[in-house]
Amino acid sequence: MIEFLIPEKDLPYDPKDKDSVAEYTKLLENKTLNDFTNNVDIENKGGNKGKFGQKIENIFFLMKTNSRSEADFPDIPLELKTAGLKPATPNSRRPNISGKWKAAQPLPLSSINFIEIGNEDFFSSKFLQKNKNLLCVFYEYEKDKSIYERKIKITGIWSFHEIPESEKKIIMDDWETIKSKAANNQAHNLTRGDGNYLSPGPSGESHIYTKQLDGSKARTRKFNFKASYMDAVIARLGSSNIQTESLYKEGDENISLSEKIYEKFKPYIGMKDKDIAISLGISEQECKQRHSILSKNILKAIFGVPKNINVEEYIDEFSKADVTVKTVKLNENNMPDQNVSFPAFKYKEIYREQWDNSLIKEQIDCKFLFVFFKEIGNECFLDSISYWNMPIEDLEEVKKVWKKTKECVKTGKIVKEIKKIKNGVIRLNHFPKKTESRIAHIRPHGTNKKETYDLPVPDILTEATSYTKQCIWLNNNYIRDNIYLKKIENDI
DNA sequence: GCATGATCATGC
DNA sequence: GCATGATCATGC
Repeated sequence: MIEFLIPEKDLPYDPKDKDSVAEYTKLLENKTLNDFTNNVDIENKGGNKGKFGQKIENIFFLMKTNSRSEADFPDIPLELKTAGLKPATPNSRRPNISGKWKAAQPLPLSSINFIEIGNEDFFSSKFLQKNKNLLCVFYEYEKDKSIYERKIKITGIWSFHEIPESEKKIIMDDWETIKSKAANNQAHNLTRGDGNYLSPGPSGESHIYTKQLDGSKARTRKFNFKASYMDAVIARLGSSNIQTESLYKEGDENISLSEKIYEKFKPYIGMKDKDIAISLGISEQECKQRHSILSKNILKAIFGVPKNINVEEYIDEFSKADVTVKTVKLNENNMPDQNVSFPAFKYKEIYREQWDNSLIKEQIDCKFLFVFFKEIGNECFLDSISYWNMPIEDLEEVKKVWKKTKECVKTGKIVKEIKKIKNGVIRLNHFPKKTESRIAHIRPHGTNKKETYDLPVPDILTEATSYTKQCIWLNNNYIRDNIYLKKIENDI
């Protein structure tokens, strides 16, 4: 039972009626809690993270606080969720072309019980019971604002039963992936990348562990909606013009996302790069990234995507699942010609970030669509594709690379040696080398060495306050052994 | 041949 | 101008 601060019949909304609650919640938009109360208690900064939601229940919904485990509005049932928004900026990693706002964080849902989930069925699962209807209150995230000053921007209800069939299917498949790992005593191997929209996010401090089926321990995790999925929810509830198109057509919702992607590429597999260009009606290019341009054009051809739009954002499922498309050219021995690069990191940011919120983790711990071309003699074919995410033990290895990089930046140990060569000098650095990790390394990434980012600590050797832009690179041999060849094994 | 630093072309 | 997705060039 919910207890209210005033008699239930006097409430300004009906707590048993979904539409009434949704309509009443709209009154929060463009307001702060200060607009509803004069009685501001002093906020315990960094304290109870759920406090904002609690205050909305008290002040706005006139509910008493209690610690019941049932839904906030048990008769509907409806669960109140508050979450921060950041402005969508065109150059960010997730620009959210469909809306003005994007999610500041993934949305934490209920905890994952590694022992019980194995016996559950999705439709009667605790996950669905708890999260089938979410009352979303999204506010503008500003670091130093108290909870009473948070500007609420978008509200609305997300209901599992009201989302498109293909979206339900993808969430159900994600839940099944998590269930299957837990049921096979693999809960310790769960990562964010295991989910497309629904992912098993870490919960609590990094040293908090929970028992799994065989008694061994695994990092405590919660179901999360990925921030990329939340971007789409935010756009939808904020009534933005949705500028995306789905890979799915009505009636084919029973196909998994990875199968759907394969289906789209299948007609091109085995074709010569030149013939793909002809069949897509695009002129052949000679630049370095010509095969990447081909991959993106294959995706664009599926929909007739507008020319200047990023396909990773325009394809609905790619944008919600945060898919990165990487095109790799293999030689006859299945070895990628090159290592795989990512956008450069900023020294001032790596200096202050933690692993869990780092750019490098965000770049690596996501879903990848690898498009493999293979060069045999003078000809280059579209060999295969792989929808892939990095396993946890490899992520731990990438974490070491990140940590060492951060250490270099923090201590100002950047330049190792300025070495004379034939036509001038090269500057050797202390960043993690390819020889130090089987997975990834740090190397320059810019138009030229003059393109730099500022250093938070001047370089000890040269006293320079900026340095050539760098990024993380996935080693080509790692790609061959762990992505390309493993995919072949799975096909057999 | 490979690791590492440097750079190129595209497109917004 | 610069971010991005790549390849090139040099020296060991």
